[in-house]
Amino acid sequence: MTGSDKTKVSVMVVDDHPIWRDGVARDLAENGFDVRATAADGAAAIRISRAVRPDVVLMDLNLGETSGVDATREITAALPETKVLVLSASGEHSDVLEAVKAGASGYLVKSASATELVDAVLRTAAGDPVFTAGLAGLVLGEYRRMADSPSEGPPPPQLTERETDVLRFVAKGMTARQIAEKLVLSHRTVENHVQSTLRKLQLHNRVELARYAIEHGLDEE
Amino acid sequence: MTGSDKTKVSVMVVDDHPIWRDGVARDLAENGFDVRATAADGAAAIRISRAVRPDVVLMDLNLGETSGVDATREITAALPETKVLVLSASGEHSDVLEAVKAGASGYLVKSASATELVDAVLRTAAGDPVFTAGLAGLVLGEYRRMADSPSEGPPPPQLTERETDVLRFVAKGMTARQIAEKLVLSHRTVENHVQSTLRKLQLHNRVELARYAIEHGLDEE
DNA sequence: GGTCCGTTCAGGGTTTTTCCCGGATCTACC
DNA sequence: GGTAGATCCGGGAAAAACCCTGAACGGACC
Repeated sequence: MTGSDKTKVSVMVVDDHPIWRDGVARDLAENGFDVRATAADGAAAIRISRAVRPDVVLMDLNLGETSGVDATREITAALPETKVLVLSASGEHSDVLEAVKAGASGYLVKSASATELVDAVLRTAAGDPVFTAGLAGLVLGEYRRMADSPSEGPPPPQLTERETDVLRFVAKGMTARQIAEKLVLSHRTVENHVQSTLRKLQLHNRVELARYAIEHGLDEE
Repeated sequence: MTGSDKTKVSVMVVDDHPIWRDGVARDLAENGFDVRATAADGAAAIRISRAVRPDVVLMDLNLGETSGVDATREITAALPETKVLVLSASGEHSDVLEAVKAGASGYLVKSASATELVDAVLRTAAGDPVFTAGLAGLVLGEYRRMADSPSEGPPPPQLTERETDVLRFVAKGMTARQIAEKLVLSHRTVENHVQSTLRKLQLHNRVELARYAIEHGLDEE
């Protein structure tokens, strides 16, 4: 622990919901934590954390602009002394693994009680990895799976902007020609984007693409 | 206002996230509200609200078992004096309309600030409908649209058992041949079931079928 | 300059889907 | 017995999707 105060563990709360954010912040303050800062989005979280260097960052995953995962990656890279404890509404396995890969020291679902939260922050500050029931095993299992294959792992399937555009329309049920018209393209180009997206995501058809898009929120807006 | 206290507006908070629930409850208590009760799920909300008869129920939509919409319906039916103010993370149009149809007096997205929340609860208790920016117009527009068409609605297109079976697999991204093998059928038969399903639901391809299945929960299990 | 990558287009192939049709049971209901 | 619907099978044909390939352009980076 490298808190700049004597006894208190310093904390920063990142969440885009003001009510939640302030509620958690006050909760922690009343339980003896030094709440140094709060932030509403990933960009602010990155910026402010560099300045205040908290012991623990409580990070919501579901932010608006910069994702909580990105912010987690940036923060843990810049501040190795700072631990990031993810607080997310979803217990989605992929979310957990993403967060851990980005450097999170723990993952708590929001259904946790106030006392569980306090306990989790303390343990995180102490260097203990904290995971809500069932998730610890998941991460362990994934770790073992990775350890078996020497230097592998699902490479971050990042789609290009155009591929994301096309994917959104595919998920709506449009054909290549319809999408081509919408984006002012040749339908062959659209088909090519679909192809490379299928390859990158290791999927096999448009229905699976649609499910992927829906599960990852690409489908909204 | 029919609060049984003199000056205070009585409130009940329903949310499955303990931290959020307690945070909001304390917030309201500190702002002069009489927080009579809290509940973690729809069933408890219905039961407890009958006993405490709060002026306003702050209802989260995204509960576990009984949905917030169902709870809203039950509560407004049983307690006409009680107003339900929905507090939801999503600003999804369909969610708003569902909630209003179930009897909600207002709809606030969770990105609202603490002061907005306090103000909204007060106005709800006073009988004012409260909606976050943009949603008021939506409800009005929908109301007008309904008033135009006397007593209509999309007739529930009922699929046969076999069609539902096939649809489930289609929604998983399987091809006709794969489904045929699974169900021990000819792939032509599977294609025929897909065809008749497309006709009945007035859809045009498998992606739209998948979306339909997901939205109607056919996709689970 | 050279290389990489994103974006665009297209040829040429196979497979799958989409759409129309007819025919065969079986069951249920009038 | 007739009729209707659910279930099964199939033919045929056009469209779309899937898969691989090559190629051209511009921007970024070394």
